[in-house]
Amino acid sequence: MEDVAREAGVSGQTVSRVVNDRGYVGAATREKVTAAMARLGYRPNSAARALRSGRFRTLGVIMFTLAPYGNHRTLDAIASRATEAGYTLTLIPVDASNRATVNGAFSRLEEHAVDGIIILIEAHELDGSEIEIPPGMPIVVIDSNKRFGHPFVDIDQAQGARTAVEHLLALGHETVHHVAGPPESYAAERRQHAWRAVLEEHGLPVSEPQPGDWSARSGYEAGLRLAADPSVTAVFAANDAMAIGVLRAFHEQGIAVPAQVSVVGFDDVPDAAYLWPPLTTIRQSFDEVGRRAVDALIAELDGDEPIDQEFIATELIVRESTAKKPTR
Amino acid sequence: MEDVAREAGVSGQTVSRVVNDRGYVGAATREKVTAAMARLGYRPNSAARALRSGRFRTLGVIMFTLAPYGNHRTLDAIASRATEAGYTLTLIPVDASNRATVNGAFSRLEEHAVDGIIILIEAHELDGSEIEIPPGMPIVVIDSNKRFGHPFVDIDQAQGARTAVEHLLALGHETVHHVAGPPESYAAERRQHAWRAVLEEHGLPVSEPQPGDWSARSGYEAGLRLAADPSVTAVFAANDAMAIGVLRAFHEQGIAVPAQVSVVGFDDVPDAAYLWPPLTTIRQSFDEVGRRAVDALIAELDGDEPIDQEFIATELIVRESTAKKPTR
DNA sequence: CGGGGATGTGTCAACGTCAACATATGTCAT
DNA sequence: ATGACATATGTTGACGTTGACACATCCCCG
Repeated sequence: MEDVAREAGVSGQTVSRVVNDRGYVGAATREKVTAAMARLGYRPNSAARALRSGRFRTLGVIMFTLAPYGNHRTLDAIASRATEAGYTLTLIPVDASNRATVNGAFSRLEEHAVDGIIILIEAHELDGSEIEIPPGMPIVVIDSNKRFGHPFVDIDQAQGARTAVEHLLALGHETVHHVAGPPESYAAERRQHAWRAVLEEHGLPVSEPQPGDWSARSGYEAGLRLAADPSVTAVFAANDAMAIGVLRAFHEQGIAVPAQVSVVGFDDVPDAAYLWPPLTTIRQSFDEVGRRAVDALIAELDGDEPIDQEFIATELIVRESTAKKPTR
Repeated sequence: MEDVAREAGVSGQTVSRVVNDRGYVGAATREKVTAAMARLGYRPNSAARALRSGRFRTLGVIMFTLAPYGNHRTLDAIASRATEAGYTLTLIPVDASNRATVNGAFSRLEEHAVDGIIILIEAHELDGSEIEIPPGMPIVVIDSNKRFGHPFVDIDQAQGARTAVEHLLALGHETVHHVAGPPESYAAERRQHAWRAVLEEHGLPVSEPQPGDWSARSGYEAGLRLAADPSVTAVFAANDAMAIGVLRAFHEQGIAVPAQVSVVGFDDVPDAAYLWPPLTTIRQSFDEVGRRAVDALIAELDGDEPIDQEFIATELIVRESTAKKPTR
């Protein structure tokens, strides 16, 4: 900066003013400084800036893994929005297998330069643990609930699951079987809860949900069990990967979808429309989730009225894996 | 730090020595300082550190989107490895539609605090553009070729594609049709090139490759065209998503896989094993790619002998979408 | 035509850390 | 006993930036 100042024949402070577009600077002076900056290839040093200002213009994201469709889609959206808002993103992966690591992640985040944190973790994982959140560190959680004590943004899981089940019911099915997500996920819990609630409201029998873990493998295994029960005509899987597994199990057992059994997923992964049969599913707006999470966090940073919680609506996408209840 | 020093009755420098485990510190003193740090909840300020040392212990990743399977898997691996090595990751998404943005991304990266950059972009996109890479900034590219002038790490695309095609040939197919990836991808280019080379080596007819763009939709459209040609008995799709589309097209047209046509993909996405039929594909070790890229970059940072290029081997996973050539 | 405000620019100090240097004590081989 | 060297701790200054403050002009209004 000093070099630029010398080159332009002004003081360092004036250079700073030009760079930050703050305060009064004469047009001619601004010109000179801009030219000098270009000539010297000057770039402000962010470390010094952060040191001086105490703000990093950086958001941290804590996550276990990018593998689930929702996670990387959400991260993508967070990244876009953060960039748009002039923030950089710092990624801190934590090892899901070890609870203690979560603390490590927070510590490191604090050590590193972030102004706020977005937590992209099945929040159950956090509940019990004695996480040391840096005091005063703004936080927004994705996939959480009130208990965690931080603002959160999430898909409206209940509404999505409800829509899926009601769609099947409207097709005349006498009940809907469920392939559930893992118990440590609030999303899974909420979807299961809504599924049960809809059936109960209609006075319909509620079968034991099939346990799953989001993976196609677990869906396949659940599908094999469901295939063995001839009374099954409608299945709501808590995500698309498990629905894919269910589809395979039915194919393998010679059960036609949707002729004999209807299947609904949740996510609307890009391939869902190109499965055989194309999968009816619940589309989630991960873009919206990511965007809102960033906005909420930045609002908190700026001292604006913080949001408390926010639910993003879902949309039923009807494809060819669902049909009127057949006589099986 | 001053507070800690006072609390422990030592100088700031001694605190620094304890924190960094550098130089001589008496056991008793170390004890006192550690205790004081814990009591006061002291964390070193990374901005000041970076300002002082000129290093940020941060790696930047430039990418367009996380959507393709390989990208988020690789990013996941990069993140793990970087964390392991004590580096933080900074994410800079760029808008693929606008070439100019790429420059913006680099600028911002330079402004921000990174010691080196991993480029996770279809490198063709970069080739022509007048990208201003900060002079002296260490770079590692994933998915590139020599032309780009930087070290790179990549899947051994040629070997993978070759294996896929040879597998089909070994099953007795008289030629193999190809659904190609988009022209701006080196990966796609190399897979196509290897496919062609194998056929030519065997003196077999080479059909026009079907254009695709990695999406299941493009695979579906290509599949529809292939389905119309009764001479087609073997298809090599340049990725799994397109293979999924091909599978759907064949199902829809009443062509049995693998009874009438064999299909091979590339990626081994998690769901590939649970498609119907389970997909024969080429497994890529994204973990390895991410790991090597980080290692290469850190080596460069440390002034070690830089790598030039590195290819990661792939593995053929035979499932049920391929079978001996039938009489169709 | 005097003074108050808007405009334009410079000086200085401080953010938290650590390398370099200075100092001090103790140990050991000669 | 003497110096050479290892061990242990403190002092100082600089990294690059910007907020606070000071000091000029200049213009407009009463």
